[in-house]
Amino acid sequence: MSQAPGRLTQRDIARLAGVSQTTVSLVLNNRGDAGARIAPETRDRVLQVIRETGYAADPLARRMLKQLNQILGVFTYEPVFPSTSADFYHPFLRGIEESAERSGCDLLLFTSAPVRDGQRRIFHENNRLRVADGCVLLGREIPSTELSRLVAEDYPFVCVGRRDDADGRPVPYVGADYVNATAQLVDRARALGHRRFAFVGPGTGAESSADRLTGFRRAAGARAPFLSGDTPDAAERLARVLEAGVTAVFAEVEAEAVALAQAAAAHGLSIPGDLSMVTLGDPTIPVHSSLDFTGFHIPRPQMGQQAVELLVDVLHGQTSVTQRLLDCELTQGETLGPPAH
Amino acid sequence: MSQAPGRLTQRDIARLAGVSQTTVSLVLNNRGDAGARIAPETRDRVLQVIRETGYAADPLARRMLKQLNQILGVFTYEPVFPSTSADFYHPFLRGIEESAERSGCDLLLFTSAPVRDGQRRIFHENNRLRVADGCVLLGREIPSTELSRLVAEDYPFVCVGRRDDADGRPVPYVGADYVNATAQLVDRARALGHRRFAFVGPGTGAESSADRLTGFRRAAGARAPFLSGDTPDAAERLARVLEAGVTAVFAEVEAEAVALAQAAAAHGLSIPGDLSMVTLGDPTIPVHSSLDFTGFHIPRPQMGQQAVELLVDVLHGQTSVTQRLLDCELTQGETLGPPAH
DNA sequence: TCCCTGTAGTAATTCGCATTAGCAGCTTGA
DNA sequence: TCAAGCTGCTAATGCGAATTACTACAGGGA
Repeated sequence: MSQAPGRLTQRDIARLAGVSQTTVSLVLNNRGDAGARIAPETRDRVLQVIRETGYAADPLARRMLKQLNQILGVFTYEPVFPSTSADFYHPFLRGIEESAERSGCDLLLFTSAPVRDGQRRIFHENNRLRVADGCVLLGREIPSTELSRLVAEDYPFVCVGRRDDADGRPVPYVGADYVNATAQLVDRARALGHRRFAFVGPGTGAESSADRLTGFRRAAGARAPFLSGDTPDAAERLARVLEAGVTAVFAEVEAEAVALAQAAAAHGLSIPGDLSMVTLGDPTIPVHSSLDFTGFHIPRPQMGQQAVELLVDVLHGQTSVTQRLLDCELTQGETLGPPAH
Repeated sequence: MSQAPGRLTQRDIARLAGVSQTTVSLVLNNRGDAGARIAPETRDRVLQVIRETGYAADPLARRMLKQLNQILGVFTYEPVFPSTSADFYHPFLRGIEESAERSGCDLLLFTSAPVRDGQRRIFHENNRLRVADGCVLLGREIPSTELSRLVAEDYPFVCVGRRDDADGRPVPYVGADYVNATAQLVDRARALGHRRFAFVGPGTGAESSADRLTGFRRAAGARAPFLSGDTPDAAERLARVLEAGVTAVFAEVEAEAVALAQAAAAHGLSIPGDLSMVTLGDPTIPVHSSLDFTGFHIPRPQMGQQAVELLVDVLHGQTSVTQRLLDCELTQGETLGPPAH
């Protein structure tokens, strides 16, 4: 009923070396300094036995006393590997894995979280959050109820992507500065001579969407047209854009931009000759288009990497700054040019 | 320095509910049956407190007594997420994740394993293998020393891909039947009229390579030409193939087939008109070629999936069959045709 | 001789949880 | 009337390793 028969414990090692379990532990942890001293010959004898038997300390028992287990949790709101979501999660995970490897941590994917209402939930009757020392959270949208609870429980975690405060308390994150990147693109368009801009996309809901709209509004003015996704179809949207005298369109998702571009082509309009078009971030789902869109590049691997670094710092109590925004790199592309008029 | 302040224990719950820690444990585990009885009102009071506080048992402490922790380890010999190895690992991981989710297990990626001699090693001074209940091993080649030790320690694990015995003891695996798939392709070529076949590729080292050669030899005969990868260049290999009167070439890796095909084209030979060519498995690195190769398809996701299922069965002591071979599906392609003359 | 300081190690305790044994208080049967 | 049985709960123990507190002994100075 117990563990595999071959499983060794410190007591076994102690017996074989003719010392106490305490001594084995001291040798293993190299505590020559702290109050306890071990004679070199005793030490060698113990090490010898350990080498012969291939003993390795049980990390679980270890964690019961220390608080760190060198395990970082990774929570995603959808499965990671299926190719549908792979394009979204993968770049983040690349950075996360690299960073975890560097800091000698293992990664625990919370695949066991049950799905409710089409989403995984962190908190469920048998959540295993505490197996990990802390956790990195990935997802376009993260329910604030879950964030509140994590914050309230003082559970160490870091979100990938900016998050609003939860219950008035700051949420740790490593995000991308969509506000600034979007504003810069508007400024660039303005420098080219554009005067009327439109924003197309959700603009609300997830923080990432809201931030883009915020940046747009900041640079384009509070009254610049904003067409949320619920506007009927692309042709309809295009009509409304043109009607408002807009010469540069800022689309949150590339698919949206592609749809609009097609509608424009159908109208005999060229891009960027007759209408400039800018996308606000890399495509997360592959889109078939020959257009090389002007926009910006989200530093996903760096976000993942720094999220882990931040988490490790937090775990070691080495930082008080728990929110970081990374710059997005603007991409040249060929869909933004001077306006026609 | 101690645990996160917000961390609750059964003792806390007990204090809040005015009962003993034992009672809390009994309620949590629904042990109304076994000797101990809990009055419904006590039970409800405890459950109420648990609900209010959101208490969740520490799975590690739990595992010290039971033997399972619902954590499955995943060991890969290279990082998982970088795109270089992603194409190889990804399909397996898709199946692994799916299966883990179904059985309510979390996945622990052993990213902390230090690299020695250009490879990760399972066993190192501070390996955390035992955090997981068992482990799935991925890798083209797995050092037999490591396998031997896993077997010797009675550590529950399953390899993805067939493995030779380690120290005369069988290694648990879920593999693909390369022997049979390769032999079938040779038979198919023979049915089309081919009589002389050649095998191009390592054919040794990893079990997957050896199996392909075994299948080839079984169907093509022990004396059919075998050109290992160390033969100089593609043109040279092609020359030797033609010299031997070979009409159908079986290439272990697609890149190899592409190189040969180019050499053949340079010689003015058409495929499959003048020379038939078969690849033995899906490309693991993207190859640029317009050829739609005849060959077989490795059921990678199913392999990952069944590896997890097998591991779970093993952990529950529910199986004695620890080796499974899955069939490969032959692909039609257009590089295998009747021989020329 | 007695006290003090070091040295080299061990016994005991701890972590959070599950389990076993057992203890009160009450009812029942003969 | 008293052992026997039932009920509802708790004290005690153990898992494996880390840590604290302590002991046994040697050597040195007063």
